[in-house]
Amino acid sequence: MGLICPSGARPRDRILDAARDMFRKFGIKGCGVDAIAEAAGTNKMTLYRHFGSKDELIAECLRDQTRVVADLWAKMEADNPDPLDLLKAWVKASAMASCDSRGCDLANAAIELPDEGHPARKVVEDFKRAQRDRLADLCARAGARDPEVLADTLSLLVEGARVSRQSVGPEGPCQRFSRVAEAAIDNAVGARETA
Amino acid sequence: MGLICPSGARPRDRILDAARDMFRKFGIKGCGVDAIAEAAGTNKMTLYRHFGSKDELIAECLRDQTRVVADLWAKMEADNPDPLDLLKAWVKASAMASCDSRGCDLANAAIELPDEGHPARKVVEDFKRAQRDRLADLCARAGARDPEVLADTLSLLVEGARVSRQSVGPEGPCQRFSRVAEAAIDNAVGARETA
DNA sequence: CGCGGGTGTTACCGATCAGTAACTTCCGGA
DNA sequence: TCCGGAAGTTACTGATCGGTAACACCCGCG
Repeated sequence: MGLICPSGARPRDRILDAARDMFRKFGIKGCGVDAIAEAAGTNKMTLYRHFGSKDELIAECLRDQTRVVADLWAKMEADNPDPLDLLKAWVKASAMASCDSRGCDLANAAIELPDEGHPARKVVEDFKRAQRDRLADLCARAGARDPEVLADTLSLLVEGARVSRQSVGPEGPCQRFSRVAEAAIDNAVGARETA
Repeated sequence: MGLICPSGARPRDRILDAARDMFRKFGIKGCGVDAIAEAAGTNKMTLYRHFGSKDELIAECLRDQTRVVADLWAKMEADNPDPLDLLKAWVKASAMASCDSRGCDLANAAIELPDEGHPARKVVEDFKRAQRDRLADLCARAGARDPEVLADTLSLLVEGARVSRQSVGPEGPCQRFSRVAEAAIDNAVGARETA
């Protein structure tokens, strides 16, 4: 039928790509390993030889996604030497990512896999924690009055925008994410001398 | 084994309660109708006689949840005649709900059921839209300078708090939801004369 | 040339899935 | 008392699930 991906060279990479796509389209619990293997242009055996189980494949998929985000950060940092510029570039990038109809793969996985012992849960928690700390550090360098509070505010806003996009659609509250986030930044940074 | 619920009288209500509990514990896709019926102290046939399918059971579960929220609103409105008090009471209630380890059932369902045609999706979208409009109306009555923006801000924050609680845990950004939300309200309402 | 590792293929396992049929049992109301 | 509807019970369907065994294949490297 419709095999998606002859792109990547190695089967392992194709499986990872196909799994990411299908998890987004149908949800993690919504697609079986057989369908993933077929979409990757390979078979179930090869999938199980590279990843020991579906749960491990899920975890590895998310780890792969964290690498994508890390690369995006590196690129943004290279393009924006000024911390405040970088912070606003992050807002812009997050707004674009929130236009995506399926939000954050990591957060979605946490919702879809309630079992705290699932290998994917640790990946999600570590990533989200690191992301928030990185944001707090950036807020501090950008001169925010209370960087911790600003970082949490922005974290909540972006997380909310992504989930709101999925439940209400693009016309809902998420369309004002950029505006609200930038206002929060301006408010926190502009008031740095008044404290 | 462990049947959960001899509480409600009618089987229909017991099934609804059991389904809600199990969906929260294991995720919607994570539990089968047989297990739900057993947890409700009944059987699969009775379940299928009341709800035509699992998908319809899911949708009815969420409809039931919207009624719970509506009751909560009615109670809060009765207790808080002043709009600004009501708005802050809503923040308080939302903060407590965000302590819940599994967030908002409606939003979770939207994430777990990517198929736009699923009967549950309409329930979620209608509810979230109505919730935002109600909030915007309340913000206007509370004297916010820009009620639409404040309503969207609060919507994003509460949605973000609930999903963040699930991915990072209770020590993450969600612990500052109350503080940030109240600051947003004070900022929007306090500045109503300056515009 | 031959060898070995990565890959493909097929068939299978037991479990579970959503959903249905046929029959019995119980209870309340007339 | 009897009747009817709601509920319980058992057994079943066909599909799909995650995961595995056995074997054929192909290609690069020595």
